[in-house]
Amino acid sequence: MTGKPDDASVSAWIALSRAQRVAFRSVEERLKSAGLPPLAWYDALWELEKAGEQGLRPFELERALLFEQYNLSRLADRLAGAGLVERKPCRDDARGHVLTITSAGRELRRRMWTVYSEAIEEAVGRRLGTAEAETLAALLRKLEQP
Amino acid sequence: MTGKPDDASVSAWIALSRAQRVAFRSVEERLKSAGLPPLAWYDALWELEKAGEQGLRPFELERALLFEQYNLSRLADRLAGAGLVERKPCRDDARGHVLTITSAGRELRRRMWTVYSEAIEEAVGRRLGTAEAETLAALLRKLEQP
DNA sequence: CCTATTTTAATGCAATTGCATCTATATAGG
DNA sequence: CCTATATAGATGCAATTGCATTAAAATAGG
Repeated sequence: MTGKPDDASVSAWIALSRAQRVAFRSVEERLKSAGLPPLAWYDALWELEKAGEQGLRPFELERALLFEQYNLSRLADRLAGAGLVERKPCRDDARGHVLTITSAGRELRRRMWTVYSEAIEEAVGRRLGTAEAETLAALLRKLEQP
Repeated sequence: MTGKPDDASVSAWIALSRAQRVAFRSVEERLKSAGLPPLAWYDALWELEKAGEQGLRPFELERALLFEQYNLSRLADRLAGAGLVERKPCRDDARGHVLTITSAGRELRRRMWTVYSEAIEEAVGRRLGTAEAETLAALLRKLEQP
């Protein structure tokens, strides 16, 4: 049995919910009003760009992004459909395949970053000093741990 | 022009995204596996319970919960359909109505809280000390500000 | 080797969300 | 009072998400 949370935990929970909603909404709005696809596309493209030529297996990307399996499967469909990602057969494992970013994908990611980075500055940078942002990041990472 | 975010802001942004996903997923899972409705229902019921007999206008609830207008409209449909909430005509303003919680709604909220509160303890309380949780809440609240 | 289990990925279908729009009432400005 | 604009709320339709299941290949255990 886990027990009841104290008030500070509940406050943090509520603040997490609200802050995330406000911040994400503002970032998504900026992307959309720049005619760009949603955040999830960026995240996937960026992981694939970092992975380089050898790409990533869908299940790896799924874990990196904390996506549900079926959501990743469909996101990959859309990205491939838009020519941003390639699905190559995987010789080690005939069940799966490997995803790699195309040059169109890299190009779009780069364009998205110009908007996305400004949106992060607006949503976070403008509101917190460097030390505060670092503290926040460290505390949030504790919530991800086992 | 807003400028580029520093590394600390980007780290905080990423950590916010991941922490929120992990924490919410775990809480939603607990509710579901206890056969209870999703978080959003709880939040709405709780706001209405706090509002008491006079209830809240949909637009007030929408702002309190940071919901989109159409999402709130449909959530209210579902809550009313489940008998948890009542829609009464509003005499001050014939366009709208007032939402109040029913006793079934209060009862469900109470049952949800037993699960929800344990889930918060598991997602937050167990991972942060009181002082840390307070710091986190304070920093997150800064992200909500104008 | 053979079967049982696990892992990888896709998909049909229902529920929810997002978008755009619509109706009705309220308020402001002349 | 009358028109123009703003606000409250609902809704049709498309896109996305969630759920459950499926198929196929890989791995484990006898």
